Amino acid sequence: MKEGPDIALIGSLIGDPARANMLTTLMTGKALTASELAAEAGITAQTASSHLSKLETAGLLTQRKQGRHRYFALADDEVGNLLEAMMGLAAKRGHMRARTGPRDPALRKARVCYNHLAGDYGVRMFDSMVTRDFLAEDGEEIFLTEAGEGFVGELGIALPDLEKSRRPLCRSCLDWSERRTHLAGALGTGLLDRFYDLGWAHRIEGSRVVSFTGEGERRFRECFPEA
Amino acid sequence: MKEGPDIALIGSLIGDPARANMLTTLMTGKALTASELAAEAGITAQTASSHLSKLETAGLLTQRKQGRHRYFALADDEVGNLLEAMMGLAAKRGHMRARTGPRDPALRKARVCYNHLAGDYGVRMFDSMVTRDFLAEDGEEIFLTEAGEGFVGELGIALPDLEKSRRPLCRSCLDWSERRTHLAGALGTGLLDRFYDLGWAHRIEGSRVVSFTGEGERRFRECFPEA
DNA sequence: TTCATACTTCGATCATAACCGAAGCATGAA
DNA sequence: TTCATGCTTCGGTTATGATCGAAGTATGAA
Repeated sequence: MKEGPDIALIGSLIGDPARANMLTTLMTGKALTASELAAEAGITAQTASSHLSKLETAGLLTQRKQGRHRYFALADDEVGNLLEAMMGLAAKRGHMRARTGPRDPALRKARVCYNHLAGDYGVRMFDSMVTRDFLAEDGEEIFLTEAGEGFVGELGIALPDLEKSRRPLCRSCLDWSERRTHLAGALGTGLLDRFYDLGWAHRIEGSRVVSFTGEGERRFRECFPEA
Repeated sequence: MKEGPDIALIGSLIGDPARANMLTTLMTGKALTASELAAEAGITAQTASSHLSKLETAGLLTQRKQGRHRYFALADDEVGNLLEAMMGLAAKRGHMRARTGPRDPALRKARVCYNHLAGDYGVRMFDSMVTRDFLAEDGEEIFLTEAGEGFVGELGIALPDLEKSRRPLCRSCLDWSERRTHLAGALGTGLLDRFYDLGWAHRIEGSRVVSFTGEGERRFRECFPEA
């Protein structure tokens, strides 16, 4: 009777809270062991094992054996993008999870969105680059202008390397905390990586929070002034 | 313990087969009554009523009362886009629904993807326009070239009207049957609408199939030659 | 070998929610 | 008013699957 792809399968996989927690945790981009994911989701190892095997069978996760550990990660960017899209829709409709923990303010300030910068700082960077005509918008599409090429070059980004990848250079991503656009794509990832290299910021272990140093914060504000 | 948008809620809503069927049916873009959706999903009116109220409460559907009928439609483009993204991922992973009905070949040839043309014809149109430099690709981003502006103008598309809308003019959409890209966005919708106006094609009632007339097919092939 | 750790499989329990029959409530027609 | 239609609410049944304890398998360390 029904034709077409089975979205109910994908939906029900993401629809279980324990699995949704695991997937959200993996949005950090880091591969994690089965036990770590179990702890994160608040379930026992047995239950987690069952969930993880379902997610892997369905092709949402990949698994890498290393000694007696099994590391799990999102299968590819497309899975990450889908999760982002669902977060965007959920946030817009006001479907937030009940308990907002103590990490929440830091998370709203600056966090990783799979592999690029999100939160207040992510939006600020994007706005600043648009205001100074380094980025141009056309609906949902975003391009790096010539001036922008010079700008990221001075920051120490090797554009040719980024353009080699099959990923689009610039992509817009809806920020769930700010409800505004920030920069994703290869350039978004490249910029965040560059901030790490410059020592401006580092990741807080076990969370999506990106913590800026005092000096890093100063340089970041200098580099991306508000309008 | 957990922060952020509740993707599990959205996932579980889409994760029920009956609801997924209803949502997929509404991808045609047409508003349907509760009874029609119940029949489509193969459930009784009572059960459908419960599902529909959940989907409406969550903000995935909108409802319009008209006499004693209640018409349901997808809440907005963002919901449609999410469903498309899930179909793309499901198709790529090989998660297809069991029974492929008799309408399947027609569906693969030409169908509506929420509001634009998909299937073999959708992909062909896209490829043809890229080959002749009417459309330019940059990763996932797509732009209409100057030559392209002339081309769609000759077809009778009023570009300024399309650009007035808040939707992006060109957007890429992954075709689940062809596993290749076709054209979405305001221009994608505009082109399909123009084909209806020109009498080249019409929708088959109660399905996503787009049926071309003999003459329409000839004109379409003329307009979008293969490489 | 022996033991410890990381993970999976099995089996049983239990909560959730999908489902339908029956009854109720609107809306429109006669 | 009376009746028919479209849809919702209520109540009870049933199936699904999330969960964990216990036992089993693989890997590495002593």
